[in-house]
Amino acid sequence: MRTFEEIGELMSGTDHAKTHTLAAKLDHLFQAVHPRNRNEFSYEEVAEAIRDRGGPTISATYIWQLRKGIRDNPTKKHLEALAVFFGVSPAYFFDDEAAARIDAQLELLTALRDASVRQLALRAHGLSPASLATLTEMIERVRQLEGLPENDSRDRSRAGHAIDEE
Amino acid sequence: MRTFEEIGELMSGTDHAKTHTLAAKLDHLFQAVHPRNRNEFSYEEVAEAIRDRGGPTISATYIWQLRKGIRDNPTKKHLEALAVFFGVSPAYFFDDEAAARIDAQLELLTALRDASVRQLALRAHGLSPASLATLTEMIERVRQLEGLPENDSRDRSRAGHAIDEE
DNA sequence: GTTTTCGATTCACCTCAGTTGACGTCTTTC
DNA sequence: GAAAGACGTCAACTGAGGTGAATCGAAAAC
Repeated sequence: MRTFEEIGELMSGTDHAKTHTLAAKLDHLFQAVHPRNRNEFSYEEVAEAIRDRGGPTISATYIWQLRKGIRDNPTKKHLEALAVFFGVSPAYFFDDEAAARIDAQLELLTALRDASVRQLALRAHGLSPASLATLTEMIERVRQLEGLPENDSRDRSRAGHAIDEE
Repeated sequence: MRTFEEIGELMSGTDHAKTHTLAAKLDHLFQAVHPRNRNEFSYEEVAEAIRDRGGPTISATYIWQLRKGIRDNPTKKHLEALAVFFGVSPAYFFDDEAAARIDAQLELLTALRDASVRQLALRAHGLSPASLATLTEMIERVRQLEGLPENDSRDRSRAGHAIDEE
């Protein structure tokens, strides 16, 4: 009964299996996409925002169920609405390759929410490639020291989504 | 109550409005995607093929309803299954930009189902750009004479879907 | 310490996505 | 030309998708 999803994964190259459930993806969006200085959106906020923008009605409870994996298999309209709200393509919920690409963008945006990281990025602009490489290397060492995960070298694409109101 | 779809269309650039319903897209897939020497797939065939490949159960009647526009708003699993069956990305049913791109590919594949067109394409290979341009121009004239629609210059991308069993 | 507020969770309920089965029509075959 | 088969269409029904109101918990406000 899983064969179809397997085909999808084969076609998109990746096959990390369990991480790519609807629930996991929605959860990721909640964590990655929210205004600066704020915690995640509440379910009620999301539901209300979708309704107010002229989207279909959707209950906070239902969004919670989707995130927890209690319900998977939402309808086209609800998928569309959630995708628009979080500023991603609906393909995010289907294609794992697209999801990975979009995740990379979201990661960058999340990082840039941190004021000091943003500052650092701005100051780094204009440095020679050699200097940048050295600095990157140094950062990697510090990350090791601080016990942070290693760079898994995802691709870096242009960001397309305004994450908040400055 | 249409605002959300409008947003989608704004984001994807196109706004041909009514042609881009789920029904229209499914209908287009039926017409564009089917084996050589054969008419369209029957609803029962599609339903059966999806079930046999390990997809979710889906009734022929329901596929018919979707195509006729009696039902829109199918669930994620059914959208996925239909997309896989017709060899397109699920994004086809959401994003109109993606739909247009995929349509161009399908158009090419449909054209190549015609044996003589395929023959013509093979013979054209290797000709100088100038000759090709002249020939294209000539074809365009003949199309006018035969009352066929003009070239609306869509983009031409790589084909990704095997349309039949040669 | 009590009250209030706000959000996550639970659960009973209802709507509509999706199925079933019957019917009409058009071929095909004997 | 009647019987059989294949397919599209239709309408009534079923159950999963989705909702609303009540409950629980934690943190803030009094």
